[in-house]
Amino acid sequence: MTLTQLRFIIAIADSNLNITQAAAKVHATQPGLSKQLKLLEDELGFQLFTRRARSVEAITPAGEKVLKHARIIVAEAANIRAVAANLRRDVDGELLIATTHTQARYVLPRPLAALKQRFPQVALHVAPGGDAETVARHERARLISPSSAARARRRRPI
Amino acid sequence: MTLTQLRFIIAIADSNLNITQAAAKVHATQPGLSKQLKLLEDELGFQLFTRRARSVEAITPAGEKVLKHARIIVAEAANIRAVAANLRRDVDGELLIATTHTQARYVLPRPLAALKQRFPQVALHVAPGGDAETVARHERARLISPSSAARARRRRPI
DNA sequence: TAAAAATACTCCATAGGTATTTTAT
DNA sequence: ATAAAATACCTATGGAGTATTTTTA
Repeated sequence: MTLTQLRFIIAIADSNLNITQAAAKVHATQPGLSKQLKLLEDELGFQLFTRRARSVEAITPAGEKVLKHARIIVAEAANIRAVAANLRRDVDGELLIATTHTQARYVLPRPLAALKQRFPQVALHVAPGGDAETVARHERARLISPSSAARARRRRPI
Repeated sequence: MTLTQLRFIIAIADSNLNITQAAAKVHATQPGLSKQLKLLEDELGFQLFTRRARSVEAITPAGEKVLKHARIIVAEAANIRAVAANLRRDVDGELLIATTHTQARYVLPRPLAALKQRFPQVALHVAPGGDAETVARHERARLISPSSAARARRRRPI
């Protein structure tokens, strides 16, 4: 069992049980996923997905259980990478907080100071305002800057 | 980042920061652990443990965070293997025990509790009754479900 | 035919081992 | 002198790719 195998079966489950499609999603090849799936099934001793001729038909009950755990594992692995990214101060972008005047004045200042301290690269915007105004702002907002999106793409896949 | 690396750093943290000792615990070699630790630290971009000359001194704060997630991951991986182990023992299915009242009351409870503990997926039915009734029940019963029998046939030997 | 999974094969990376070196008790 | 980690080096495994085959719709 490897993290990669778990990522793969999650991708398959999340791609309408289409391995080819799942392979694209995780930037790998269809034979690669087929093989790893088979290896994992061999190791566990049962099928995660039922097959109908040359296609994946459904997730087995056991497969569902495994997938639950797999999702947690992959999420936690992402958390570890997030810890690492934070430490490397490899976090930038913009954060727009549109909120009421009361929150802005009495609640937010302290946590925001901490945030600013920890992620100096994040441009922080606080926009006090009323409800309608607030929603409108959010609708216009780009929460992830083009530069950080570009960097994310450049980065190695999980 | 691999499951093995996470297992290794947990072993180190749980062995008084003694890599040699940790290696024994996970049935691997000291250089193996040293290397994987280094690789993981390189990938994450920071040290998980501080070193003092040729010995491991302490866990870094970042290391503590990583270890928290790592423990969850390893535990969940163990859960997946537990699911597999249970399935391989064919724990799904039904067990019908038709027996006399005396057995049901005085002999069976303890072993059945143990069984229930070990194979929670087994639906357990105890049917106290007289002799004729008992035989009739057994004749109607399917002790092994078709699905689990099929799986057993498909399985490769240990 | 088209589309999808499985299989065959090939190659390169690397996991993990042994042997050795370095360093602090 | 001991014990521990790091380093160097080597080998076998296997991960992931390309090409191909099989199978159904």
